[in-house]
Amino acid sequence: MARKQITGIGPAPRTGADDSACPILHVDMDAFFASVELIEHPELRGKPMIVGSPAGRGVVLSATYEARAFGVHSAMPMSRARRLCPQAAIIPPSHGKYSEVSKGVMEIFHAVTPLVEPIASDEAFLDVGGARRRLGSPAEIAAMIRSQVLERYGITCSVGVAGSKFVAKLASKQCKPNGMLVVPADEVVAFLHPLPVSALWGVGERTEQSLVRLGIRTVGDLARVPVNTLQRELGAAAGGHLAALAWGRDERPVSAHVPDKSIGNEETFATDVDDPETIRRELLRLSEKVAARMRKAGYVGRTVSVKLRRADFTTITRSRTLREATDIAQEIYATACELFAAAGLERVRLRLVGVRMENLRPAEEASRQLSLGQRETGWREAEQAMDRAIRRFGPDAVVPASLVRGRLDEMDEK
DNA sequence: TCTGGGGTCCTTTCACCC
DNA sequence: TCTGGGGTGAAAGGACCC
Repeated sequence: MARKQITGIGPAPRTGADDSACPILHVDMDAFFASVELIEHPELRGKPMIVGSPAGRGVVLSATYEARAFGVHSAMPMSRARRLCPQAAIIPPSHGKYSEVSKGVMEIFHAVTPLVEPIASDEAFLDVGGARRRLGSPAEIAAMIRSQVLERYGITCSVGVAGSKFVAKLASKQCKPNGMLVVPADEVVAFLHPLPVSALWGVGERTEQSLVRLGIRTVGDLARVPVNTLQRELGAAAGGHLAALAWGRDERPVSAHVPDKSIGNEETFATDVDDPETIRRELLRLSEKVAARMRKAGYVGRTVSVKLRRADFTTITRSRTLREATDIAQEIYATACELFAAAGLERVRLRLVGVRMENLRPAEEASRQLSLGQRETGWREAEQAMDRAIRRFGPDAVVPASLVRGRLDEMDEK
């Protein structure tokens, strides 16, 4: 999904350009979640439609281009979207469906090249340099991918073709929806410089404000500013990074295997909560979820991080690094409770809590260490048994007692 | 206008060690 | 014994991405 709203007019799309030095493709599905919903709701084609939770505190996950014409865009509060476009149909999200289509689309990519780097469920980078002899030029491969996705799922995508990831990504954005744009190597600077700075990866609202204060509005303006000035204003890393991007320099390769750095879950309550018992029950539920995901992905983690968002939207995080890495919910939960208590927010109204594990590494390494004679609590076996039961009988098969209490309360309320 | 949920990365601050 | 500085890792916050 294109999240950033980029204003400004780029060069006209070109498709017949020289793609000989452009092995990188960025494929981006158009209004992905909304497009997937249209498969099941063909009667909504050509009409404004929004994917997002119809009740409560939610934001727009995706919207058809007919709804976007009213100013609706993803990440916008649903309440505002409904005001802007009251006639839009609202479809609650079904993430299972999207990941299924996403998997199929990624299969199409993998049939082209093993060098596929997914960056979200609806977009990926492909390095097609090695597929030329077999499948044709990068532009021909891009056209083939677009027609295969359309044929198989009836949804359109846009493809940027360039010599680097960053330019390919900007190109796909420029040719949306349902387009393709090749940016030849010798036209990169001419392509980039008229774009607004906000088009660059890493320039959000805050950075844009800082740049505008310096009189920098376009990528061309940025390119003419000395690197050390940018580094002084934005920090060493961001300043250096943007200076390179402004001249189209981006050496990052497409890498198919990027290991996860953290795994977490968070939840916004329907209404703010100031009861510590409810918060702790939520921490347990989130710890269970995170631990199960870690075991499924084969990770253990050393750092437990808790996120607490107050009713006024200010957010604090607290974290602790454990002596041993773990994938056991009970250990994560115990630490999360200590962090929550230490934060001193036990009587404060909270709208969100989250649990995240960081410092991840493969679980085999940890089990090797454990076999050298360290503690084993028995919780791992219990939770692995839970995993098996859940795989066999479904997600409600096994639930910790305190969560059952919570569910009974919920049932009483209904 | 009132802000989800999944993440990554960077900066600053602080404690600790040498 | 006291002090300072560099290196390092942890913690916290925040910007940013989709």
